[in-house]
Amino acid sequence: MNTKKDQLIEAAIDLFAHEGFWNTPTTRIAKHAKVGTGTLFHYFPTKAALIDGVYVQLKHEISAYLKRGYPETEGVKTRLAHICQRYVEWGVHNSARSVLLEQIRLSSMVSDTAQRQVTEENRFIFQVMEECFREGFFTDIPQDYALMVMVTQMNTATRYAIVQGLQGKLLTRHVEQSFEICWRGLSGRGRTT
Amino acid sequence: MNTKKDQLIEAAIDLFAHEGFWNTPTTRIAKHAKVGTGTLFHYFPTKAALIDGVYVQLKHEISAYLKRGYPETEGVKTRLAHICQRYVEWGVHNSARSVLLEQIRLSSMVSDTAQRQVTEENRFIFQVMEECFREGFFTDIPQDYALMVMVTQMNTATRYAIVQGLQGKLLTRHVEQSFEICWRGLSGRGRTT
DNA sequence: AATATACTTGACTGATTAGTCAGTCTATGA
DNA sequence: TCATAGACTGACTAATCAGTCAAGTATATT
Repeated sequence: MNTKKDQLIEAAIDLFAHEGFWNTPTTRIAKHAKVGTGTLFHYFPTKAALIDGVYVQLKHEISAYLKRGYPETEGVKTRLAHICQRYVEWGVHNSARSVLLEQIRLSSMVSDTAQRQVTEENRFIFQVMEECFREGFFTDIPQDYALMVMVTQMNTATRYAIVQGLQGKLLTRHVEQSFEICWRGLSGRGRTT
Repeated sequence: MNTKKDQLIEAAIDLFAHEGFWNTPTTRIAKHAKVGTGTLFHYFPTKAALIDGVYVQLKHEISAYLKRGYPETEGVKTRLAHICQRYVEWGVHNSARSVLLEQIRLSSMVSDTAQRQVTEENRFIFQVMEECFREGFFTDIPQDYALMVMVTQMNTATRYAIVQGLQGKLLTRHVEQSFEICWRGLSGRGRTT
């Protein structure tokens, strides 16, 4: 039904990821999507709206990837570790997309509605985080900050894994270690000096 | 002597920080610097070169800020904590600049020579990190990765502080806590389960 | 004073771009 | 069969932009 729209988003991701979105003209996107230029503006009134659409799509892809094989019944730490493991894996297997996502996020091009939509979709992550606090694993730190710390740490883990070309068992081990660093940092209370 | 060049970089930072560098035409930069368009291209052969210059300048400013009051004679942890404290402080007091810096870094517009120049200037940070390993504080983790973790964590601390409007004692406390999270994560060896 | 060198200027250009528009095609349904 | 809606098209346009250039000015050198 909305194939044309999907084609456009897919084409935009493809080109944006390799050229950056300011260097990719709308005409080339339309051509790459095998669609008229007018069609692009039929679905997305401005180029900014298209970028917004791309952002939502990428976030959606990640979200779906995180949820596959999610161990509902396990303890918080196992569930959080699963999320991190899948998050980094996605980034490594879709490195161009994950870089693009970061660029869009930093560009302040994302509309409030898109942001809200994305936040909604990832509510389950907030909930896991909440549990960590309820069960007393994390304390002495604002909850939203703990989440930020976790996310950026996993982004860093992703970048490093990509640069080093980690995969398979080595990648799994790397993420485990990164997760431990984060968990230990957030949960530990004693001085280490 | 190079006042015109400096004016141009300063104007570029000003405009880039508020509009993003893809939305800021060279003519406006020149005008804002009170200089002819030709002068811009006399000092920077392309717009990309100007962005490069901005990047180096910003990194230079941070570097200088980090070095002021640097406690040479103290232990590694104190010195590393000082660097983090100053780093976040700079970001909070120059939020537009620090966002811009992050955008440039992610845009892959930075030339190799500029990157090398910047790395050189920050060698002392690498050295502190090295000491942390030599003295056995950090282990079981690649040294370059430890540095990445530290830097991104401090970026996160900065973003959070800006959003929350932290300053003075509260800001200091926030950075101390963020540093502890990082240090504990990187240095601890025991399981916390 | 004459010459050379480096700096400075802004009008100009060729290329490019986001977005428009006048109209075609396709599907539904009465 | 005809009518209406709206998906779809791509040539076109008005505007913008990076970068050039010919000419001018300031400074240094002989």
